[in-house]
Amino acid sequence: MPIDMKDIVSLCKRRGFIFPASDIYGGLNGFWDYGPLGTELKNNLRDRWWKDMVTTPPIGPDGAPVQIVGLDSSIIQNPKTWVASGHVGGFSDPMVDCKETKKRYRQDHLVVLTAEKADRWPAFHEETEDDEILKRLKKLGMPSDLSLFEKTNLTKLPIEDYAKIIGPDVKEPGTLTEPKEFNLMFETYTGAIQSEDSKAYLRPETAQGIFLNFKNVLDSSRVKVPFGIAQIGKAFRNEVTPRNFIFRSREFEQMEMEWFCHGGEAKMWQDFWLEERANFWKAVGLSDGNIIIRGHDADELAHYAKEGLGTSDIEYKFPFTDPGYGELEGIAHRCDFDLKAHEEHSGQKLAYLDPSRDNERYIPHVIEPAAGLTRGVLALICEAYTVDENRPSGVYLNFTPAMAPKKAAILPLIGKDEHVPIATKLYLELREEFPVDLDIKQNIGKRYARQDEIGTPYCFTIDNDTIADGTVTVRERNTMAQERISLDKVAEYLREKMKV
RNA sequence: GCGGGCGUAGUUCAAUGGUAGAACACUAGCCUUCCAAGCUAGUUAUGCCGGUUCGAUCCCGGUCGCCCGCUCCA
Repeated sequence: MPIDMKDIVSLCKRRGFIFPASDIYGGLNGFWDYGPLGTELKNNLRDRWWKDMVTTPPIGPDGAPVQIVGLDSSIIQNPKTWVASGHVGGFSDPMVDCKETKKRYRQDHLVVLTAEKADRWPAFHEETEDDEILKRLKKLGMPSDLSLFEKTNLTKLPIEDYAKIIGPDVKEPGTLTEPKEFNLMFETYTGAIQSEDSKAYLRPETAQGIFLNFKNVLDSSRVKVPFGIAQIGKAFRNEVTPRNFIFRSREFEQMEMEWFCHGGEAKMWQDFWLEERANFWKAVGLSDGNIIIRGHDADELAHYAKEGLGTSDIEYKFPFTDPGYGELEGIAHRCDFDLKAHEEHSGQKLAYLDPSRDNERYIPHVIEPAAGLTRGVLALICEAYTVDENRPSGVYLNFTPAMAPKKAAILPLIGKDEHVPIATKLYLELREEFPVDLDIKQNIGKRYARQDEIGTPYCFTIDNDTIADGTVTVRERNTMAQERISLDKVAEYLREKMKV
């Protein structure tokens, strides 16, 4: 039975994983807030990534651990950053829409045949051949004589003239909308006075902050190429169409690592990181069958990856993409595009002097595993969501113990007996090490059901036997099976399970 | 951005041009020695703005949000 996203969205809200942002004002398209449990879940995924990248990075192909250092750069950088990176300019072209055909044109790609006396001015794509223009003039019942008209680029015409313009694919004038700016970057202003000079941008990717600090890290951290710089943080894109819950939102969180290496070794490192990253997603609980690795076709490559080895995605089969897949992480070969661009625009030397290669001086190539943290959270939730009509809750979240927001619940079997003090003591002890819940109210079945719904893997129940022989019941979420273990072994038991 | 659908409690759903109901959740109490989310009670809703009307949750317009398709997606 296919999972309905509606059920997941409502569970997320009902249990405090994810809320619509500014909910009491009716929400805001493309923004979401993480509730108490969603925050724990996101932090768990984030911390695991940081550990795998920075604290205990993998063993490299040569048998030695690779070197990766962390960074936390500013969300707002000098706006020249985004000129150099290609984000300003590339996607800020004004577009006009045709109200009739719903087609969209770049304003500067259209030329208009203007004439003082005419009240209908046909527009054409700038590359349209003259003989085709003549044909169309005939169809429109206009004199087929180009000398009567002047070719004017649409950008040169005032908006008042648009009423006279006949769009490239229609017969009547007045269907073109006024030009709209189409920039995916959020704009803001630094300082209290707003002007063009103080315009700045919220970063559309965390990567550039890493490139900006390449030299600083190199000069301060005793790293040698090949090495990596890792960063986790918010990024912002004014998506045309935010869709699919938190999958495409306008504010999201990335986990990016830029791996700097010699151009000749780029292929080896891209293969290496692709495998490492796929293993990561499996380790946090995504099943083999729901993950796919897909190479980008040439025509979908980003501007920075046009040359070189291209990009491979790690994709997940979300309920809303099924039977297809949605991107979770891209492992791109960014070549030396970014450092070179920043060298040109900043005038700073960013080449690396490599003593291990006879002091060869070169701009390192970059392999970039760039993952969506918030997309990862969604994948974890979708993967964990399990319908089970044989249990009171009807559904449970099958998180791995390591990812689960709550690792265990401590439940006194009877709420007002001497079970409560023992449970409280255990709770106080366990919470030093793990996020755990103490739940006293209502009968035991309700409490198990509640924990199932938020994906708590273990419940420890204190009963009369605990008083008699110092044992507690462990109830396992997926199987609902119970076993008894010694009260003083509970912490160790949990510690053991967290490793899985 | 376009087209279509939908907005009633925390969630899932009822109903009505004139007092808005239920289930579950939540809170309190009871009961309970392990799935009994059992019993009792209680809190909580017509997205927002405007129009028509004596009266609008219902009809109309706008707006915001969600879903589906297209478009877009550095």
